[in-house]
Amino acid sequence: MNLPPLTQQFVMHFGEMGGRWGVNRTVGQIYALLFVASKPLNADDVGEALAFSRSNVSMGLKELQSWGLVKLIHLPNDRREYFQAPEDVWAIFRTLAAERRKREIDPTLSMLRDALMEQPSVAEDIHAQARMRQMHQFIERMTDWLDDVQKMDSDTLVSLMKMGSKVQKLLEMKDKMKNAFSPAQAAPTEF
Amino acid sequence: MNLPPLTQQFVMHFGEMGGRWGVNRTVGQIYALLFVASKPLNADDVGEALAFSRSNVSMGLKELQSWGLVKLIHLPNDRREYFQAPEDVWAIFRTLAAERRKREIDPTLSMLRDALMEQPSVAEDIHAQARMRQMHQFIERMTDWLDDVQKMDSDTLVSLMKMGSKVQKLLEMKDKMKNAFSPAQAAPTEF
DNA sequence: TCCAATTTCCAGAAAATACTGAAATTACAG
DNA sequence: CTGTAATTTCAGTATTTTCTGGAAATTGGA
Repeated sequence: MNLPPLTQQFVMHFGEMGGRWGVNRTVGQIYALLFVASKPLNADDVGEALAFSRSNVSMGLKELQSWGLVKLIHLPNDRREYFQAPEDVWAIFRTLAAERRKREIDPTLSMLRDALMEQPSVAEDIHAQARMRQMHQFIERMTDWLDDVQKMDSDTLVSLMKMGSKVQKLLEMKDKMKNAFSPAQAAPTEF
Repeated sequence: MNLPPLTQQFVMHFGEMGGRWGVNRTVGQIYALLFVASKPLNADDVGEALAFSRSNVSMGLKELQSWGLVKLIHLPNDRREYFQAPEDVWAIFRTLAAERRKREIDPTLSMLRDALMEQPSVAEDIHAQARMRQMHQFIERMTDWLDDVQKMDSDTLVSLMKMGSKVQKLLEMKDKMKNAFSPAQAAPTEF
């Protein structure tokens, strides 16, 4: 491997972190390389740059494609496949969030749904099912909200994030206005 | 292992998912068991329920403690340590979010900061550093926002989540009001 | 259709991770 | 203190995962 220093640092770090992010070292490094590359790379480029076997690169790229984290590109007069990481970090984040949800949350949600359909037969299971209901409710609320957020465009999200906890103020303001029009029902915040 | 059916289902699922969540099967199962248990369990209870060696249970519980996912409890007239998963699913989520951030994001943020301090020496590295700057900016904005959100209480968050994408409407409303008072500067949403 | 370039699959080697039992350490009651 | 119960550590073993090289399959062009 013979990469310029900053790139090398970055690639190595992603390799080490890969494990914590649910991919192996190879996949982490390949993604890092593509992310900082100024032009699309083919599998041989990647293999040479990182000193991985050709097949390992192939597997890694396939995995990255399954995550939707790399674009496949064809250059004119070149049969080989070139790969590129999407540029927009917001878009990357959305992809990542969606994919992690699919892999880490959805199966659990489905298992919980099944478990909640059943009739507990032992005292212990009655309590267990109640706990599962709590978890299910929470996750469902969370994912519904994520669905909503996914629909917003990046600018709106940036605004929201810039506001940070000031959202709270905005909520209070909204409540006041609502009450100004119908002061009778001083209800909690809810649409 | 001899658990009632629903509990068993739940425990097994968490074991399988453990890998995807950055813990091993043992840890996933132990947590699941504690989560649905109606009373605190000691290490022997856990080991017996899941058919793990005593030392394996010890390691698993230690790991769960390092995640802040279990409480250590002492019962009167019993020297043994009992463990319990906190009940409030919101609190659990916060703990999880904070811990994952510490493990998955913070190290990268720190690496990026270092890389941005350096002077790129090759053309390739100039581009690479620019990409790292994009990533750094994004992550920093994200984590700052998370800091803010962590400060909010669960009720406020629930309100926000119930609103979902209607927040967008609220933002637009705020803009209108702002412009009503100072129509000259029809600025983008920003505090 | 055939050829050559390219990619994917697969079996086994290498590496990393998880798990166990025994020994060591700690905590505590008497 | 002493003895015992409880917990943790650790070295070795088992299991799982990753990685490689070669073989097979696929693809695009002649």
